[in-house]
Amino acid sequence: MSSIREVARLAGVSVATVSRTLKTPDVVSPATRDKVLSAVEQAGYRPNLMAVQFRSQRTRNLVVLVPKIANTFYARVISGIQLAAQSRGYGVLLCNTQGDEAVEAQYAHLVSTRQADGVIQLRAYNPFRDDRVGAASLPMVNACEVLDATPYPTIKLDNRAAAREMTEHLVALGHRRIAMIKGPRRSPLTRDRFDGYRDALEAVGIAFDDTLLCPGDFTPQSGYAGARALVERAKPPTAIFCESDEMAIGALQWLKRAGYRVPEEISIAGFDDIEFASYCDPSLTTIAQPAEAFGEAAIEMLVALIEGRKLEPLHRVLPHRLVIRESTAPPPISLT
Amino acid sequence: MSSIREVARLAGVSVATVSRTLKTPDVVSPATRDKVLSAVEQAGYRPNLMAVQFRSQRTRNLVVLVPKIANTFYARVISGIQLAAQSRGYGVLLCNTQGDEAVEAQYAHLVSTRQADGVIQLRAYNPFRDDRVGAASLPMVNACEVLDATPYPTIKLDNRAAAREMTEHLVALGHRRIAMIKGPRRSPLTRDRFDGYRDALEAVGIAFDDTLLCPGDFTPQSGYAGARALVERAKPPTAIFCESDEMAIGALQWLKRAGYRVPEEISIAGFDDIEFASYCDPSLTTIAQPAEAFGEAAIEMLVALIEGRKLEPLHRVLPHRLVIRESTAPPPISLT
DNA sequence: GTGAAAGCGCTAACAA
DNA sequence: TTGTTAGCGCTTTCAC
Repeated sequence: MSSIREVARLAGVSVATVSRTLKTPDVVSPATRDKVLSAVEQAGYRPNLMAVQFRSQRTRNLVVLVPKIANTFYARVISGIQLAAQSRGYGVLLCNTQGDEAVEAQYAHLVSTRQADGVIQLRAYNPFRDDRVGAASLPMVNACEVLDATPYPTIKLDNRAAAREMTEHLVALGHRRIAMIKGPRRSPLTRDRFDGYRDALEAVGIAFDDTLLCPGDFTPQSGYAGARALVERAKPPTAIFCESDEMAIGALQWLKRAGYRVPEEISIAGFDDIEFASYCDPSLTTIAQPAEAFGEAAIEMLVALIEGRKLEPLHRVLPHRLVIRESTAPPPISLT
Repeated sequence: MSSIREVARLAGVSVATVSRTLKTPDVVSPATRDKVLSAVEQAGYRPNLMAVQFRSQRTRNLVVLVPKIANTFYARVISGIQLAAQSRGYGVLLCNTQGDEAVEAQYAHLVSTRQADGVIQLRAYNPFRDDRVGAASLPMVNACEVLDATPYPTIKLDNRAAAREMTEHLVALGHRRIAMIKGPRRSPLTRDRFDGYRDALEAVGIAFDDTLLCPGDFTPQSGYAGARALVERAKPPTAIFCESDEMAIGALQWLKRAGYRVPEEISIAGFDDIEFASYCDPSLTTIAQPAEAFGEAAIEMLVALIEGRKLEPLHRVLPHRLVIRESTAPPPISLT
């Protein structure tokens, strides 16, 4: 591992000239440039970026805090992030946090310890909460699931409007007993989607029935258990709106195991439009989110923050789209 | 962002004492230690790890090259990696490469530029191939999909034996026309699994029929297209063995769309045992791999390499397990 | 256009 | 036990 000094010796120039040749080639004479470049080649020189970053106090690395890296929705967001970061000359450090706040704080420290220039947080939690440095003094952007009141820039979906649309779709099909399998209690996503569901019911005068509510945690397992619980109610639903596709797929699985026909006997709706949503049977009616655009927007805003440019607007809302597939249909005639 | 100097000033000691208090607290007097620690607290001091790493020439960061982060199999490997790395005091930098060799080389450079201490490569490719530094001089471990002849340590499954077992399972059910949807042509995984499939057929004297072979790329889309192509053959198969669960799920989807009953009319088998394998309908017969153990073993070997300990053995093989679920059954009687 | 030299924040050898 | 000091590899003035 040869150093810049070795290259300088080989080329018969000073280390400053080597550095200049590499950083600002147009400022050295062509003859020197050639000498230096062939010395670089000969020595197999690779600059020690630890030293470069240390010296320039910039790493050009960005940290991304991902709750669940295996989730195909997040995978698409990440893909958007990587593309956008790369085109701006930044590297991406992916951190799989499983929503563990200690892990998030630890990785966020990559920024406070200057191993990275900024953070993209995909969950509604401030990983710098216990840090001594003042809020919002460290470059961070909060996307997808965002904090309610935060000094950090945010990018989100209008979850309330999206859930309202999905519920309206079910109502339009003729459903009156529409259940909801919710996400984690503390998630703003859950609250907003639930609010949208209620909005839609209220708008058409369907009385809210809390026996049609079921807790979940966005996993297929919780959808599986939730479907069973809902169907065993005294007055079971004719449609189940799950706050995530993974839960919807779990619910679908239980219903089919239990001998129910979907959507003839009961409709299922999801949220996210993950890849398997179109590969399950029946394919899933869901809400599509512009996942890659989340990533692109997050990077754009974070880089602006890091490079000291003004951010306008500070909070962005991205568009959603209702995707109607096979899992939703009118309720059985006997039940309308 | 206060520096060690600021803390030293506040505590009325030298910077060396501050450094000692933080690194080797037992070597400073309790009184000084208290003074320093409260100064650290007061200043909100966080050591500049860029400087620490630069100075000590060690980052305690490890790079993991992941072909597809959204794949739940890799997600489990990563989970094993993270746990094992954390317990040894190393951080993990996840890199989603999509199998792009340029991207892999770029991230591998985090090591040759000393931003990380070692690499775990989950694909059969040497990201240092074009590097000037000699092969195997940089700490790297190759796991899951491994290079054939390589100076780097490897950890893999006995893919050939696993595929043979799966094929034997299908043969035992009575199948004679067993198709295979293969993975990417260049992957050693594909070659080994195909060899195992042939081994099993040969062992029971079933003539090999290359019209029962179909190319794929591990995605659901290629499984979907592959199932259609195979069923439209002059002599269609009674069972399809897919080299990945994602392809099996795609195949399942096409068959159901086309009105085939699985497994009554045609059996489907996968490979990997991803999460959705037990959530699709019918649930998928597949080969389970000890994903977390791959991660654990990779870290153990990489850390040994970095810390200059001897590695024994250099190449490890982890155990697989045939998981029989609902998607495989005897062929229709008319066809036996 | 090029070189000499300072210094980024920290650790570790050596001295006191 | 603590302080002084050199120096990790590089970039960037400031002279020349």
